[in-house]
Amino acid sequence: MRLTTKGRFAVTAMIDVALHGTDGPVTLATVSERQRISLSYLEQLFGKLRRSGLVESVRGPGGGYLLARTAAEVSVAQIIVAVDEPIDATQCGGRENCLDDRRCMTHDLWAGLNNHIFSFLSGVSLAHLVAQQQQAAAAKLI
Amino acid sequence: MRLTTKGRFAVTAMIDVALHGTDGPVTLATVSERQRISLSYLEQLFGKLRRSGLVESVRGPGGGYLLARTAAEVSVAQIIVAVDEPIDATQCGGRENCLDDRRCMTHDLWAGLNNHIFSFLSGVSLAHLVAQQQQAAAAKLI
DNA sequence: GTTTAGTTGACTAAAATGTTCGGGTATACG
DNA sequence: CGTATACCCGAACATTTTAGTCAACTAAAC
Repeated sequence: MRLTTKGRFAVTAMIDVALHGTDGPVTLATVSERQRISLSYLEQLFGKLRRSGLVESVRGPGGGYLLARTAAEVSVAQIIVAVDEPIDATQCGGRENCLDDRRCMTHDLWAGLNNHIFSFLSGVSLAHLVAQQQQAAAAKLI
Repeated sequence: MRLTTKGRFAVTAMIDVALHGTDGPVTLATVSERQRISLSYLEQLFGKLRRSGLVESVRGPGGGYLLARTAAEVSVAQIIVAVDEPIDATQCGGRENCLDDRRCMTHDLWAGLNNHIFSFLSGVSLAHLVAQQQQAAAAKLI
């Protein structure tokens, strides 16, 4: 579970699709324009999102991307995992080649914190963020 | 609030200091050996941790680093913020040069999610991780 | 005054980030 | 049909970040 701009771009783009995909597929070109993310970068990200089963693609004119599930069923954690390949911060990479008798404090440690963060972000759905965004927009009008 | 190996190294090192700093300062050389992190990298990280007031340094023989506060008073969020300089995933950087009438959905969005993650990691203290680590170590002995 | 250990800055190799380019392939529509 | 649309794919690229190295310096203990 890494948390970088890459994952943020992916989440931002997914929210854009959630917001604008209510009546037909959303093209990456429009997402690119609205969110100021380069088209090719979006293509890379959505390739991963599609292979992870988070979005579905429609080819040809009028095509684009759609959420494969409802916004309530897509979590931030799923999006981030889909685009940010995992790294291990544990020198030993699961194997037990750490010296001394203390083997891989790091490993257990991050497994724990990872679980915390992961389950937290699993509880935050796209629908939640969309609602939050709409509330913020509404608040601005007052 | 970024979450990379850099921050993890910092947290790992801080836990090492918390565990071994009970009777006097801990040298970076020993942390480097135990955690397999290069000494110079640790020097860079602890420079930031010190300037952020999370650790105190003792120079000269017998010197090293000590927690500036108790382990219960140091949160994971503080450590990560100290070493991982913040980035903004918002093209506009707070200014309002986003075109169209929708200004910076990204900004509001990430401010919200950032707050969530930040307050979550603020609630996880070094002491908490140390306890978790010791529990895991104890479980292995059974 | 020598050793220990923090402090600092410059420099570097490797990886990740984000973009550009250049081509494909499926499909709607006239 | 043919053409435009838009997904699909991979390679090349500049830039930034990561992680580590090196060298010189300062404070303190003995």
